[in-house]
Amino acid sequence: MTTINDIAKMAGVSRSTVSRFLNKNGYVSEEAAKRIQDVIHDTGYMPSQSAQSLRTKKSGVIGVILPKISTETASRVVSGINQFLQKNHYQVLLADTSLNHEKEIEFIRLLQSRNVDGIILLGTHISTELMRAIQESRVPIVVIGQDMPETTSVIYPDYLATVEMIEYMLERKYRQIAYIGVGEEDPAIGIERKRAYVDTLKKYHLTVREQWIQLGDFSIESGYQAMRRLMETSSSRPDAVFVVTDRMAIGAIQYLKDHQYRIPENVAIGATGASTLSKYLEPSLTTIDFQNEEAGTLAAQLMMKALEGEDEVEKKVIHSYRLLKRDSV
Amino acid sequence: MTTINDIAKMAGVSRSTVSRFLNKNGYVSEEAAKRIQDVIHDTGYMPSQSAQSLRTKKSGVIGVILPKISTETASRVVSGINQFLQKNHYQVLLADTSLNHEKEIEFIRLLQSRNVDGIILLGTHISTELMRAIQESRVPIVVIGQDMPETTSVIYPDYLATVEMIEYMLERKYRQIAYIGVGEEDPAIGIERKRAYVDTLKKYHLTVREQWIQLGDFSIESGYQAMRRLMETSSSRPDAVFVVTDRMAIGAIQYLKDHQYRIPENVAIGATGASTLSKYLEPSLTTIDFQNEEAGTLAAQLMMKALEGEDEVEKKVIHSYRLLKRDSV
DNA sequence: CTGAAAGCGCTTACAG
DNA sequence: CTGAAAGCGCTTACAG
Repeated sequence: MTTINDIAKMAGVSRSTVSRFLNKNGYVSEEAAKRIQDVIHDTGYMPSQSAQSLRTKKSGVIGVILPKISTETASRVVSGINQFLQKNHYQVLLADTSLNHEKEIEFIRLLQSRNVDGIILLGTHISTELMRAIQESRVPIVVIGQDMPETTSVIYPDYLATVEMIEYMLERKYRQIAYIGVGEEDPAIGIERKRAYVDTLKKYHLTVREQWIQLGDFSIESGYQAMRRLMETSSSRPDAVFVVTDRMAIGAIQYLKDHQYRIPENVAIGATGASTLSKYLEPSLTTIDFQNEEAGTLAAQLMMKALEGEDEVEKKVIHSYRLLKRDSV
Repeated sequence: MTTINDIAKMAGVSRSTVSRFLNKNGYVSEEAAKRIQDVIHDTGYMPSQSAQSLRTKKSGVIGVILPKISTETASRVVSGINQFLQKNHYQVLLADTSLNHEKEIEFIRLLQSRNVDGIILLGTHISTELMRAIQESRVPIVVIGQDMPETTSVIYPDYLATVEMIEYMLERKYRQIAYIGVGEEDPAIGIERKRAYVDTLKKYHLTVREQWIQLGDFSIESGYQAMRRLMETSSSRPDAVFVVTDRMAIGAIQYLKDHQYRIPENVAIGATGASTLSKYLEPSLTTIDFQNEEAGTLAAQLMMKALEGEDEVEKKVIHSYRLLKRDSV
């Protein structure tokens, strides 16, 4: 393998000079530069990142911790992160927890031993251990999707968007609005969205019924079951349901179709996620678009700022959203 | 940051001993081991990968080059790769070309300078420059999805699966079978699948009509347009269409729905990809499942073998597939 | 069973 | 404008 020493020898200079040339710092005479340039071109030399990294403590790599890469949301976010990072000559090192919370902490440590320059975490929960691991990190950490205290985070407007969805349903004359959510382990989705649902009903003086709040576990099947409970065990049936993810909404819709309910005539469905799927379902799904790819880009941008040592990196950035009004509400 | 020197000092041994302990090679007395163990535990010490990598020329990182991470196929493959790799304590470094062919070659070089131990490439085309870059690589490369000469590859059974799909259509009594494909830049999809389509028609003595072969560019819209050409400009209309990707099939279906054709009564649709979407479309899509996640796992497995220096790493592995018979055919 | 020494490929003051 | 030297944190023969 060609090293800086080979280049130096072939160009007839010292390796300090080659290094200066490479990093464009310090002086290098034009003739020397020319010779070095040529040799590098001929050999296809590329400096060893490990050596550079050992020396400079910078690797040009950002670790990304996520619950599951084969998920539309996650892969979109990573795409956004990656686009921005690549422009800045950084690369992404993947760390997939397979939805295992404890692995997040493990990875925060592991990634540091791999000398990443920073870590972007797609948040799924909040715990004191996780917060501690983040505080103890010697590289900057940006969290996406959870409002982690004391941490630079890109937050989705869960509350606002949900309010708008519920108000849109009210505007469309639905009054019996039910809710399919998830547990509180995921505060952004489990707590914020539910709070928005409850608050909005109250604001318009509608009763909040416990049986109209059903929880699932993000799976399609759990959406199906939640809808079943809503339709079979409630004393009175809802005429609209807000579902906190597109996937669970698919399950819910499946239940309705299996039982000959028409959407939105009998039951309207509003969802969250703006998956590709949502557009091609029948009826097409009214859903909240959190623009995950842009959120990823934004997080990468904050990361770059942090790495450039900017002090005024905002701690909290609320990302935008759009309500995609389609045919299911 | 704690280094091996700190650990050595705190445990009262030399750093050689700590290193031996860490790598479980060479002798370390029980007492020494115990003291080292404790110190490591207390400090949370993790060896610097850059230093290890510089010294041993191994990084524990595999580069994955792909056309677009936010694609269902790619993210599934990466998920499979990652699962297997993580078990073996390797991690994935992402390289997304944004569909830019030239970047594949660039990344093969860049990843090597980052000292990856191997590269897995989700293939999208074949060119002599690319093949040269692969030959010149000093780390093992495994290609997924294209039959790259001289290269360890995991290949999808494009030909076989397409034959089965066409035969299934024939079995279902369709005789006017058209084809929506892509250009030949992607040999696996553009050449193999088309060849299978043509061969099968011939085998059953059916005429192959040029107007019934329409090409798109992987986009939903191009599927729409291809179907339009099939239905509007052909002298006689097909009663079934095989589409080489689910995405283009969605476009094709959209066209049919927009023009009040019924699926499969007027036109049957067979696709490829087994996207999540395909199951929830109406009608649900009959499609070929290439089991991308497993293909990824398989590629990772071959990579591990290559890294362990096994000589008998198979050069070509044809992966399996399933035909998902649903309602669109 | 253990430690001193060399070296992996770089960068960075420093002296000239 | 340029080069010699030190050092980043490891591992690996080698000598004891």
